[in-house]
Amino acid sequence: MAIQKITKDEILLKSSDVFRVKGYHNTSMQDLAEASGLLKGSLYYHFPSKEMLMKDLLVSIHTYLTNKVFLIAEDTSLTPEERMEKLLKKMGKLLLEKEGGCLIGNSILETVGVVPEFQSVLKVIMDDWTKALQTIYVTRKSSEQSFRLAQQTIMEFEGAVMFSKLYNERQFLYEAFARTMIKLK
Amino acid sequence: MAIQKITKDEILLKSSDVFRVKGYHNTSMQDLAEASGLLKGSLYYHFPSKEMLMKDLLVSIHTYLTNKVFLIAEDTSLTPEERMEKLLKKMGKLLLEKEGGCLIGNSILETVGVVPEFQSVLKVIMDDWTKALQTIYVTRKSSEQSFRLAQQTIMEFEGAVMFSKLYNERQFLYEAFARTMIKLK
DNA sequence: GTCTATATCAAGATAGAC
DNA sequence: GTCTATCTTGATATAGAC
Repeated sequence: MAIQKITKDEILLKSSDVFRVKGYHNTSMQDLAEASGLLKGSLYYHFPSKEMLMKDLLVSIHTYLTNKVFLIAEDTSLTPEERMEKLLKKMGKLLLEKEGGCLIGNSILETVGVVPEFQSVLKVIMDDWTKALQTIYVTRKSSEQSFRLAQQTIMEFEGAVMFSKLYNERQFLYEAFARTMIKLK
Repeated sequence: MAIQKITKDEILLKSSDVFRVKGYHNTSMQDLAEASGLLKGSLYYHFPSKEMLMKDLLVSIHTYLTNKVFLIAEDTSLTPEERMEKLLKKMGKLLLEKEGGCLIGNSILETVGVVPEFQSVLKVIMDDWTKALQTIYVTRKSSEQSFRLAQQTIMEFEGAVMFSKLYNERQFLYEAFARTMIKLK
């Protein structure tokens, strides 16, 4: 029994950076192995295929967001503005402000309709993200309007991330954050 | 000299559908050849590489948008509302409402930072799209505000296309169109 | 659990016949 | 201009040693 060089979760963490920057189809098992400090063949001890590795990654992102980020929306010890700001900051650090943009947004455009395995996880992430924002907006607006606002907010974020990537200029995302705070008023 | 089975432009047209639905890296020359009714090797008579084929496609899209769509914004025989509506309808048909979403948006997320050849064309398309919308907004708002509004409008469109793709529901895009008409007021 | 080695296949691309 | 045939590479994935 050889020494445990790296855990499954660590491989997923390293892989997420590669997928985000290079894209799903353009990333090889070779790339992922290098990022993890393993050799190509060793990855197949942890994951049966590149597709399952990616799916595990998406599920683990969903789990993390659910347990560590989205529940900020329900923290009644904070004002709605404070909740919104705290949630946006975390989403920024975890997903939106990273090099290569948003792994979730990238994956939606690249894989929906092409790799059916991923679609349901991607949907659930977006559903729960929407619900979290709705929970904050609903302190000030109707349930229906909050739902729409939540969706529009995420759309703006993803569009802003696209612009940030194209023009290599993070300001687009920060301005979208600022507009979101205004929408809450 | 054999019969001309297909022209360069026809290959680009067929290829755009494949790239949009399957993505750039996930599309093979085989796929493009099939879509064009040719065999793989024959494509290399028309284009030196897959990368150059894609670049030609992006340039031809930019040329078409410049000559047939963006100049609607300057048609002073129409009211700003009429110009906006006409331009949005055309952009919808050409780019946004298609199966697989928006080829330009897809390509930005998939290739910027990975295939440097494409970035400048993608930028110019977004620049000119922004300018066109700005030209319409500026009839009602300041130059600076029109520029911001134009950028935000496109971000919203791209975000809406992402949602439309994920949830297989075009309504997201149509609602973004409606919000754009309201912004002009 | 990670390594080395390898099987298998599909990709991008080229050469030459027609 | 398109075809057939082929080269070369790099990809996913597996087998077995350590």
